Amino acid sequence: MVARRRAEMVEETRARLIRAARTAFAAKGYAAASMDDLTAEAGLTRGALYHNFGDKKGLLQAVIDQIDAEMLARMRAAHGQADTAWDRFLNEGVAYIEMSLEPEIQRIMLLDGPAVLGDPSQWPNQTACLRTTTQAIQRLIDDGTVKPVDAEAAARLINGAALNAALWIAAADDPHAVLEKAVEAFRQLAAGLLRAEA
Amino acid sequence: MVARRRAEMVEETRARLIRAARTAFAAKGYAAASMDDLTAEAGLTRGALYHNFGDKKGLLQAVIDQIDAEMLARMRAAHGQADTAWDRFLNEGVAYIEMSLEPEIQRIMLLDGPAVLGDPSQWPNQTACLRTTTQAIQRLIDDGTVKPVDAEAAARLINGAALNAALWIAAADDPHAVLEKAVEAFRQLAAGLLRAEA
DNA sequence: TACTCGAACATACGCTTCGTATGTCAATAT
DNA sequence: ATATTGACATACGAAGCGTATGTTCGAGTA
Repeated sequence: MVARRRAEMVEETRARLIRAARTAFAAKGYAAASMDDLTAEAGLTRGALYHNFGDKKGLLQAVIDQIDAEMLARMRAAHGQADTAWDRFLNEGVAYIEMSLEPEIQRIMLLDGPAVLGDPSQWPNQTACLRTTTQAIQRLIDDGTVKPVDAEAAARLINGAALNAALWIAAADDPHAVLEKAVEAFRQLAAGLLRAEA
Repeated sequence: MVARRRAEMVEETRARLIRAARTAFAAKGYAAASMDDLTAEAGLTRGALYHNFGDKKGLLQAVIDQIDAEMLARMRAAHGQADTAWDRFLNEGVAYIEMSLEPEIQRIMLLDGPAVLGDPSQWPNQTACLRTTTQAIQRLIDDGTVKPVDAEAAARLINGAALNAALWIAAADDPHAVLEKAVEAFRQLAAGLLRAEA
């Protein structure tokens, strides 16, 4: 335990701050989360925070980067067992909707993130999952499955639809029932991109 | 000018506060807008604010209600000259996208509103334009134009798609060109709801 | 090994801002 | 005419953010 590398200790403090921030931001929201409480929860003070992340927004950015990476991994894992490329694409969308049901992702990624840092497409990380969706659509266009629309535009619309679905579901009295309806509508809507009808 | 009714004066102070809040919230964002500055701009003090609106969130709510009413009126006006009910529906969506390009609507309705007050569907006003979209889809389902999906689910997805399109466009270098692409993709996507292909 | 230096973090301070508590004035009711 | 209440201003306290200023400890060097 003793005599650890300097870099290791820095990484650990950063990790502890990010972890505390994730729970605090998710529970109280970005604005209501106190930096004093947050850092104390991590066994540190605000000094560590401003040294490592610059300011409160910097910490939020770090939290978002971490969550975004996790979401990307889960989306990758979601489209493994489908037959066609189109089904894999749909599975990604459904996975996104389901992930967005988690309060942590809702609050941080969908509500506070855009409000504090601006449009997600302008974030340094450029939201990996959005990039993934764009690439998937582009491949589907190339192989003739999807109409020749602008891939990024389609990805943006699909993404927004899934996002709003998630917000709707999360606020519903019976999230499970609403989830079914939303997923069904999502499949129908997405079918508008298909070149031919089934 | 003299001896106006009490109620008139109250209405005017409320209107002046809301107007000042609209510009301040749109320019600096909700969090960065100072109540002192805002009320001073309106020729008043914070006393008037807390008396009329309870707190800062109450003022935001009042601002949102006003903007929402305006958006509803503009959506109604947008679908006047189309032939079919479906085209009128599409026009509504396009109108929504175009409205969302305005910084005031972007910042207040799409970014800060949900972050501060939570999911729009839970707002007291229940976002009139969302209700309108739901009703329009329901009518299209009833007359056989649209597949029998859940109307509210479809409205939510369509709304989210349009919303994200607007965010994307507003942040783009060339908003006009991106708008075209987004509208085209929106039409294609929405066509997924149609019962038969054209 | 002793010394220096700088990174990593803690502490202290000032400034801003929100919400409330209190005060004031005018209009209305009796 | 006076009491009362609504509408707003002023005063106050508390909390939070960012920065400026320490303080400690590891790492490089001779």
